[in-house]
Amino acid sequence: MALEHAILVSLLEKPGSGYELARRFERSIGYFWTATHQQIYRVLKRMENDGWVDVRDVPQHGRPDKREYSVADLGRAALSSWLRDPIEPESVRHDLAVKIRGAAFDDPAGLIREVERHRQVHQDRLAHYRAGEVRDFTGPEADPDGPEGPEGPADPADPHRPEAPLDAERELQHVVLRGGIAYERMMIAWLDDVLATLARFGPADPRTSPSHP
Amino acid sequence: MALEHAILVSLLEKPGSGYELARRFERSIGYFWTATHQQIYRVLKRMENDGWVDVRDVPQHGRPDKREYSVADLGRAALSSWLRDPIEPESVRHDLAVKIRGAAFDDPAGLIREVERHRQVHQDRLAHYRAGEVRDFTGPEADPDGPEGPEGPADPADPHRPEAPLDAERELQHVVLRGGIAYERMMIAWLDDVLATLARFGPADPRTSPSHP
DNA sequence: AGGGCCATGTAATAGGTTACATGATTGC
DNA sequence: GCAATCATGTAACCTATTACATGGCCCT
Repeated sequence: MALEHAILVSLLEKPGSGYELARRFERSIGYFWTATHQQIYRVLKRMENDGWVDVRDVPQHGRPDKREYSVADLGRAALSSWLRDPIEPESVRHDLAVKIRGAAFDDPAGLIREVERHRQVHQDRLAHYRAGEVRDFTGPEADPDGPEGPEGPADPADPHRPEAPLDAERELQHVVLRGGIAYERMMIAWLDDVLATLARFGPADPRTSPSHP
Repeated sequence: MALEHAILVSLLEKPGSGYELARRFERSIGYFWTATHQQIYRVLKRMENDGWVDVRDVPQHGRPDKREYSVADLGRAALSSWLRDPIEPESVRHDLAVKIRGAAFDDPAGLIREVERHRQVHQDRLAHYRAGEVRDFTGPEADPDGPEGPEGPADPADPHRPEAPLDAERELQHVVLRGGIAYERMMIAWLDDVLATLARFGPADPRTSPSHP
């Protein structure tokens, strides 16, 4: 439903090819919206047919040509209209929670390894987010209109941009990133709670040491 | 992917009809896994064909008969096997985050209402979870907003009871519920952050004129 | 008389995943 | 020579959503 809108936002932040979009969906955007390259190419084609995006062939040396997409007026209008549409707060789908409740009927302690693995993934994501925050937003709390470093993530492609006292694009990217950080921290704390709970059942698994950084 | 497993867990917790399952997916299970009745009936039929569940016709007076499902041995084995399969920690799909980043190119302040609406939904869910916790899990866990640290809840059972029942089903339901509570608290705090950030931008973005088809 | 709940489904469509396919360049 | 990265796609399949459909009971 919203993949096309996620693509519009990404292309507004910076135009790019389907391949590049696919990469971004493994990085920044991908942390709150996933998509494979197959899906992206399919949707991009539809968006092109609908006049939401413009295409430009970019020849490259040593590499295949790429088709660089940018947002057209119709796409901007579509995004604008979607932003005005209220959406339902979605309930998350949480396989792991199903597993945890299911473990009551099988082997609770057998799930410890899996939960630890998940914990590690969230720990890694948190570290990655934090690194990105320090890199792009100069520390945990961004200081308003601080003189920026070499080059921020500001887009070079938006010609009609006034000198803004407050950079909305940057600030809003930051608040979304802070959401990711809060989410990962919550998950790590909760998974610790889960591990403590699981440890109270079944024959103790001698494999693991419960120490975590 | 895991709907059938969610159904198995729910049926193990208590046998029931497709309709009843659909209700549960609006309540307890539904908080971490959603499904409509259409989907449930379709999957139940497949599970019946595969011998994962047994069916029993239950005549009722004043109401239509219902087909009550319960988990068969094959279903139990399937669940057991799924529990042993590692799953990838899933990235959440977060429409609202897309909207927030998209708002930079339209009208940041125009999103405030929507974010407030979402905040209210999460507030309501939190209240609902907390009520359920107090009702079903004894312990009024005194500190609201307290850090949900690795030490977990004060064990309501006991320090000195040798034959403590340690009801896995109950404890694991509780830890999942605590996850829901932690999630909602995090969301509320983050949405406050989002609102504070959005409020720093004017009533309209000078780049776009929100006159619109 | 009408709305809401119980109870079960079918059909069409949209959205997403997996597997398959191609072909050039760079680096080991 | 082989693998990885860049770059774009097709086809088959599975999952999920939306709309449509039925019918009786209970309450106001």
